[in-house]
Amino acid sequence: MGQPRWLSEEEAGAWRAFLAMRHALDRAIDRQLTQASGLSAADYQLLVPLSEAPAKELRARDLGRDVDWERSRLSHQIRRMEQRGLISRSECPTDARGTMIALTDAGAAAISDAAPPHVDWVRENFIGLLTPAELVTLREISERVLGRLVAAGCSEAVEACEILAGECSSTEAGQALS
Amino acid sequence: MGQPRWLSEEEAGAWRAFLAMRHALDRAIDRQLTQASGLSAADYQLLVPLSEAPAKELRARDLGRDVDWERSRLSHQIRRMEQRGLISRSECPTDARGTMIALTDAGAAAISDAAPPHVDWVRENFIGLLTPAELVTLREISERVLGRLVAAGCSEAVEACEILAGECSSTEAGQALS
DNA sequence: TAACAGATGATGACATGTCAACATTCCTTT
DNA sequence: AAAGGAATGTTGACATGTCATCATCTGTTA
Repeated sequence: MGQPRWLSEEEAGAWRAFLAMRHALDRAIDRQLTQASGLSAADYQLLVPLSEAPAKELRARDLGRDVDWERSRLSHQIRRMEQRGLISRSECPTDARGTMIALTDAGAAAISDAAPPHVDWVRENFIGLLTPAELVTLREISERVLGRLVAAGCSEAVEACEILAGECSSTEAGQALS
Repeated sequence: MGQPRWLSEEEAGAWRAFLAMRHALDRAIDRQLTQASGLSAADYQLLVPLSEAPAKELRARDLGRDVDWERSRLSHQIRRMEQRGLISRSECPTDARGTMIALTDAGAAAISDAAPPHVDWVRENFIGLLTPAELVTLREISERVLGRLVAAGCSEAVEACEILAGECSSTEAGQALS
């Protein structure tokens, strides 16, 4: 052990503050969404790429890549959202293994209603509190850590990196994926 | 609406990168803990303050304040950890409503084993990737956002702020609460 | 003291997330 | 064409987290 084993006071303080902020932010986002629109954060995350898709429809595989979720997690969430009428499932015409996930009218209405207040909330309680320089730093930190996790073998994060490298969404809902 | 409604490209990019990093980091931390020690992140979070407590024992109320958890979440987790022999419950001698949570020998051994590799992991995959200036910025950002969430009425975050204001833990496990 | 609000912890119902299977289908290689 | 491996989606078991509710107890107030 050539390097010091413990975290310095600055390191520990930053780590603790980050963890506490992350925890509080998660909960606050979920509450804002639920109370304002009846959608969970998980619902919102899936509805955004679906609402941006050409025919309001995506193959489950592609939807999963968009949001960087595991297959089983996606499958469970799809089943629950289908039961609530937000999305519908159909067979994939080009691959018998596939499943097409389509936004229902109710789902489209839900995401349209939910997105503006959510974006406003994110601006007011997070993005708007950071200076332009801090925004740059946050992005650099995030991408560096993400890159490290990929290098360390967390394969799921590969997709997230690819998504970050792509162009940003121009739709309202896509501006704050929660 | 005097201000622009949408997020700028810089804002959206930082927000997306942050969300993706948070997601990947959460999963990676949980896997590292589980694989290295058999403890979940939830287990670890509760075992740290217990291992630091004077008699390896805390009242459930105080434990909940330490980690900033809701009562029901804490109660469920305590029940699960008791079933696995990591902690034990007894009556509080000074308040008949209370429950004392004590670390068992198995629990003490588990946290002792889990903490060093966890701290190493956090240093290697997060803290160590940031410059001193970035660490300061991260802490400032986190505390500012946390303060905003408190002001907005997220009462749970009040405790987190008080914890951040207090002195940092000097124990090994406490250096990386996960 | 009696009443009552607040604090504390537990519980059941439910939503979410992970893991280990499994069945089906596709694709490459022989 | 046949075989074998990879991809895709689903499911069941289980762990985790939230909410509403309940029972009990404490402390305060009339």
